[in-house]
Amino acid sequence: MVLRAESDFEDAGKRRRSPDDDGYQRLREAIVKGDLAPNQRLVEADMSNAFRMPRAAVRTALVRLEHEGLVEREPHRGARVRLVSEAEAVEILQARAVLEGLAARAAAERITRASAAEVRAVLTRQRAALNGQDLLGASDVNAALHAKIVELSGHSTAQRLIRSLNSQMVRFQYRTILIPGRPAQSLEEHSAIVEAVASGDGDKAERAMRRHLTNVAKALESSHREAAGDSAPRRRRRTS
Amino acid sequence: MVLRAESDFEDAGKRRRSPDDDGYQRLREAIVKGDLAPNQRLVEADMSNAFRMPRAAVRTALVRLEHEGLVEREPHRGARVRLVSEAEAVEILQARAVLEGLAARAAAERITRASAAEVRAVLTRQRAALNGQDLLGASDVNAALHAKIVELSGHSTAQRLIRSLNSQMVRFQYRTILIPGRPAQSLEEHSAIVEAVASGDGDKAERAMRRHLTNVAKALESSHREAAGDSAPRRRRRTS
DNA sequence: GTCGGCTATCTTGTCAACAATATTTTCCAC
DNA sequence: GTGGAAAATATTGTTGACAAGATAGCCGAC
Repeated sequence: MVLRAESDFEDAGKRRRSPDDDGYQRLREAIVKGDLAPNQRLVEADMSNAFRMPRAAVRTALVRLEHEGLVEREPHRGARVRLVSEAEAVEILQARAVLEGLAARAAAERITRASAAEVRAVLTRQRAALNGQDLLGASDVNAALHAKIVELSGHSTAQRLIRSLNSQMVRFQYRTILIPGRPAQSLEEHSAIVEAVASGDGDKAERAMRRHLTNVAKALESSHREAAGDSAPRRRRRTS
Repeated sequence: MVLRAESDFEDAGKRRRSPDDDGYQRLREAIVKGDLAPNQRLVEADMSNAFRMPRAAVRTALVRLEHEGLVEREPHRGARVRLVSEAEAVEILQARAVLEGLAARAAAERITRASAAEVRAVLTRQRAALNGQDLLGASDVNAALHAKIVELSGHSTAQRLIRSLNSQMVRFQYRTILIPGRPAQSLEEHSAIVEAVASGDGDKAERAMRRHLTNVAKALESSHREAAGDSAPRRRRRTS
């Protein structure tokens, strides 16, 4: 388990954090990371001394996480880790498709020589990882590529929404990358996206990004039909 | 001030509410309605006895509102009503454009005879309002139409995101509808959307919706250039 | 007259105890 | 043995007081 402590996607753009807010980050990470199983009850008192933070902090953290869709809270019955169904995962991917499409367009329209080189560099890293059969690394680079494009878009609203959607997808991070042939196709699609963005073609960039994420959604759907009983290990990587 | 207590957009899909959550709704409404001016400080103690709710409830409400982008909270300095710039409003409209485009497509793809009649009915109401020079009423119907389509899409993820985006747009509700010629054009565009949705043409529906909201964004941008000092009365209606 | 530090005040963040509510268990009637 | 009511338990929601941090005003030095 030599994974990066913080993916560059997580904390980017979230400086200036308040004290209890730090607790929120840790709790969130625990859920995203998978330390807290889906449907597990989150008793405030337990969290409080498990994470060594005041109960009030746990409370506010849970409120935020609820709003973010990571936990479910019922009036007098407490909070539990929310399990997102694969139907919902498909919805999330569809939403990501249009939002990242928007971001890709914006990124293309404000591309510079320097930033074009940056995205291309990320793509090169992905190609290298894939050649080296490093699937986990490739998955990381995937995330980095998407994050880079969103960042270059300068579209803070889209960025905020996409980040929120991403955190709900953790359970499905591995599904798609493990499908035979999928990594290669993903590289293909990414390549098209990067070229469109780097060349400043907004229309093409948006189409390429939408096509890519739509394909991911389809791959997820079909993979679900086969591996109904999911017994995949839960670790912390991003889906592409 | 004979406005509906709750627009059908606000609370739809949010049943089963906890006690303090009710307080959240009231506080939120106060901000959206404009009772709390932008940049106004929201001292927890004051809110507490102004709204007759425990301070803890105010606290959680503020946390949620922050996450929703309606208030800003700095570590030890309290919360204040967030002022969204018109640049940000344009971003929000762009995000809405793609998300509602997705919703429109989904709605078209699962349209039925009954639901087609429903959307058409809303459009008829808008036409009537416009003929009667009822701009405020037309604005309401506008919101109802968008809400209806999102509802018919059955896309809960898109619905959630769109609702969140909408709440941040309150300050700009009136800007566009007051531009000469804009209501008529809006009706035109809505008509195209409704026809595409009702006829089950997903592609066309998405394009029409995106075109419409993109135009709203453009209208907002140009209106800003003219009326730089905004002195419009702040009431609670929705932009189209 | 202005700059720097210091105190005074305001507000949020923390805490511990208590009240309210949902869930589980137990016990009795049938 | 099963059904149902009632107590026991567990957990959230509330309250008030206190601590910590931030801002603003004041005072003195230069």
